[in-house]
Order: sequence, then C-alpha cells, then structure tokens
Amino acid sequence: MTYAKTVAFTAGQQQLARVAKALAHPARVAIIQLLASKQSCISGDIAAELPLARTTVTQHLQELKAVGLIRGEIDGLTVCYCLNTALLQQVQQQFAAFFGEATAGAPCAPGDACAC
Amino acid sequence: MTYAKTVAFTAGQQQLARVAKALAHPARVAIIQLLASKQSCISGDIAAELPLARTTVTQHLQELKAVGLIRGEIDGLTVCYCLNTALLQQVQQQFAAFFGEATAGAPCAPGDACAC
DNA sequence: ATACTATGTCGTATGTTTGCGACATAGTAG
DNA sequence: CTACTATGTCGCAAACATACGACATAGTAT
Repeated sequence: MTYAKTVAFTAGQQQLARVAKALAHPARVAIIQLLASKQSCISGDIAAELPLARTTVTQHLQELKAVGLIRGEIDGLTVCYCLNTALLQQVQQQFAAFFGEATAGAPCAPGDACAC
Repeated sequence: MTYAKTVAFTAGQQQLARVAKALAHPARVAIIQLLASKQSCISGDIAAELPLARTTVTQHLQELKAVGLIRGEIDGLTVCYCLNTALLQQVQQQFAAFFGEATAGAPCAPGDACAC
C-alpha cells in the first residue's frame, strides 16, 4: 500500500485495517474457520480442503502468519498451523469497539434529508 | 479478485471478506469513524480531514458506498454521507460470530507441540 | 544411499488498488 | 449570463495481490 502520508492515520486505524486486509479474501476466512473447527490444527490438509492450488494456499497461510492470526509449527515432515487465540481475542475487542462506535448513532434512513 | 473457482467459498465467507476488504484501508476506517463521531453527516469536509487528495477520498467513499456501509444524499451543492447503521449492525453480528467461533478453541501456545 | 513425501520459495502473468491531476457536471450567487 | 464552489468521473502510473508451475529443502522410509 502506498499511502502518501501514512503518518496521519492512527495506530488503531492502521492495525484494524491490517487485520481487515488479512480477512479480505474468502480463502483466508475459510482457513481461519477450518482451523477453528478442527480440534487438531491440521497442516497441508488445509490445501486439500480449499479450491486452490497448494502453493496459493501456502501463500495465504504465510499472509495470515505475517499478521499474526495464525501460528505454524514444524512437526517432522508436516507443519501444524493453529489459531493465535490471544491475538484473535484482542482483535475481536477491537472490532467490537469499532462497530459499537459505528452503530451507536442515529439510523439515518434513506430519504431522511439526512439532518446535516 | 480472480479466484479460480469462486463457487467453492460459501456466501458467508465471501460477504465477510467483502466487508473486510472495505475496511482494509486506514482511510476507510477513518471515514467510518469520522461519520460515527460527527452528529451531522458531513460531506466533502471528510476530504479536508484526511491526509489524501480530494479525489482519492471520493474514491474511498465510492468504495464504501458500493459495499453499502455508507450512503450519500445530494443536498443542493453538497453531498451528505452517513453510515448505514442497519448494515453495520448486521455486519457486526457477522464478525462477532466469526470471532466467537475463532476464539472458542484451545489457546495453543507456542511450544505446545501443537496437539496434532 | 535412493526414492518419496510434505512444504516452502521463486518467478511470472494477469488483474486490482491507490493516489492524483485534468476535466465534466451541477448547483449558487451576483 | 458569468463566476464560483462542491463533487464526481477519467485516465494513468506505480504498487500490490492472486494464482500457479517449476524448483529447492528437509524429513521418512526402505
């Protein structure tokens, strides 16, 4: 992303945007859900469950790992991915606060003349 | 986005990803927050409050409008943007459910041997 | 050792996003 | 009507993202 003046956005806004970007692709949403549903933190089985090439899935996994939402541990030949519940909980708070703030105002239905 | 086989992702995953993408840029997060904080739904003042060119801000506004998170009404010379609280509330539920699912599992701390 | 399996990294083609100036449109005002 | 203001649309350049095959690495197994 090439923001002209990244400085001007708050850390909170940037963090929220970063996480949102990580979830901005159905494959990544699916991966998180998969990891959440399987009790065991599967590895490359993930690739088998998605409609994408193995390498593409690896890339998505790397991206999720870069943001910190998941963690991967090598176990012999296979690699074990699991959710970073700590970060997820923190992010959950962040989103809750954001949406709470956003949904607090008046409804402003279409045709309202929008009390400006 | 060029998914090879878009079909294979659920509607829920795609909807969540679409909204996440809308929030995947600090400027757009900032816009939502701005609209939430000002009681009046300001118009091009938004552009003045952000560290971006006016046209760029317009573009971000269009994107948010395309996803449906905000709505714009023409009021003479100015345009009035306001939050679509109905959609926001719905999306809030969606994210809450998603994160709830994701944070439900075991912590899986690093070094856990990751019970696979 | 040799063959095999699970993963990841690279390079690349194609498409998308971002940021912005130039230009078009549409009200307002004198 | 003419000048001015507020917005939006276009087109473009540069940066990213997506998807994937070819290749590298590193354990396992025989």
